[in-house]
Amino acid sequence: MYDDDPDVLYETLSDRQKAILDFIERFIEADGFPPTIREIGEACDIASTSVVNYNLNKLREGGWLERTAEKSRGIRLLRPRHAGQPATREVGLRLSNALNVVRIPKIGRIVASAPVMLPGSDFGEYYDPEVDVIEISRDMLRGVDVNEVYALEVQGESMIDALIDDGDIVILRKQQTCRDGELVAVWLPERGETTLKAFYDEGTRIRLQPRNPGMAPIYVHPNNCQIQGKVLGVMRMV
Amino acid sequence: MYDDDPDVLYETLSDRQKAILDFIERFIEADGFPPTIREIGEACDIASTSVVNYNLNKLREGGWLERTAEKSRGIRLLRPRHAGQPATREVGLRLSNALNVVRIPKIGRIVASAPVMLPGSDFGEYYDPEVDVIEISRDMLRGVDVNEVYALEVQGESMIDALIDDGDIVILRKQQTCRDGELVAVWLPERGETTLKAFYDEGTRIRLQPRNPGMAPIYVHPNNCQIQGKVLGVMRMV
DNA sequence: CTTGACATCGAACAGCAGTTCGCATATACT
DNA sequence: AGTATATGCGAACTGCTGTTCGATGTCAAG
Repeated sequence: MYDDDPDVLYETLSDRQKAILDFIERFIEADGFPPTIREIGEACDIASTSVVNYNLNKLREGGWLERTAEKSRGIRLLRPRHAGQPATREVGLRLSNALNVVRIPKIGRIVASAPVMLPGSDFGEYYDPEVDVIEISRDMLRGVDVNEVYALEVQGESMIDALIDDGDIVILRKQQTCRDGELVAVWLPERGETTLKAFYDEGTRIRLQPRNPGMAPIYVHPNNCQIQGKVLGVMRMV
Repeated sequence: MYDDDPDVLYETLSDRQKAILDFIERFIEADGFPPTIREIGEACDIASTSVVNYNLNKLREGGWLERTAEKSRGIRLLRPRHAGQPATREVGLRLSNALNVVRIPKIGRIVASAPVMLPGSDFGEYYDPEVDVIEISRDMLRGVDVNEVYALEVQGESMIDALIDDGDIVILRKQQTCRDGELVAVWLPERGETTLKAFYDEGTRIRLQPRNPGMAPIYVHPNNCQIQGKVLGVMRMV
């Protein structure tokens, strides 16, 4: 009776229901909270809120989502729409593969002073013109949580031997620890700057090693060295 | 100089603000969407919605969360309350415009045993399922026609001084000519292979220069050297 | 004591949001 | 044709939600 292949199940939905499901997923990923009935209606060209409500209940009956009655934005997505994904019902994992492309914020330049403090972004669908956003394929992250990823533009040639040049975009994952030799962005409170270096814990001090034979390492006290993220990748357009 | 330790920063918050932050996190985890101002107030024993609003704005100024103005449940948490995290403010991921993403085929490995065959003039709508597809932002191409772009995975370290390592993905534009010194993929009929080198026209011969001091250039007759594409960029995930 | 910054409270307002209901349309089946 | 089912529309209702404003209390600095 029931085919358990998510792809097949997904195809049994009406175009409208697919559009609703897709929109909800994109909306949650973009805004961090679920849309209202009317927001869904506008996005999917549905004139009446009752029709959105009707289709949401259909999707609920089909197990695609949950609703909290009489609460605004009370929608939770329950399972992926395409095959090859875990049919988990856990909260928090439901955003994967909304699109195969993720946007990560480029929050400043490294080795330039502190990363730029960004103004509040209450603009809804509009991008803050001062903030670069770079798009990469989700596959490139190889499972790393998108929300932990950000990007920096490299300034200087201190990591030239690690094949990271001035102007390159480095993609980082937020983390507070690392192993010796890994490339990390570190915040140095004493200097008021963030820098990209190879990290070595020498017990009483931290050695931050440039990957450039002409440059000397920086030594800092562990209390004055806060790891901000580890380098996941590099991008360069010549 | 201010202390940037988030644990310390967290301790500077008032008890009320800590309670609010904790409640929001628990609420989102439990219900899948953020709470309203009044829900926060009830949970944290705050009599007036304006007080909740006031403290939420304080938390926003401190970089703990983001708010979408005039939208119900428009709260996004930005960073955990404990353990060292970068004190940088994130940008919320915005509604994705899939049209800004282009798919380019990764058609093989360069400097590999098997010769690389380029697809026809248009890669078309279909992609061979065995061919990897790389998705990048259209912006990265800076105006170059998408249909002329493809990608190759680099094998070998012959371009190490050009900051291109084994395993990197190079993005190329199809073209048959180039200027001296540019990095190009060239098809060498005599050798039956495609290689990535710096191109120099020396009149009677073509010099294909590795960017690796330990490797000698390749000299070929102009008739046995067919330029396939010019390097536009490099991507690497470590 | 006065001042000002900070935090809180209560109340009100305008618009938002989920729900419900009557009615219309389309399709499949009898 | 007639009926049942599924889907869609518009309107209205009621409660919810973010915002704003004036007033009050606290406390440290001048």
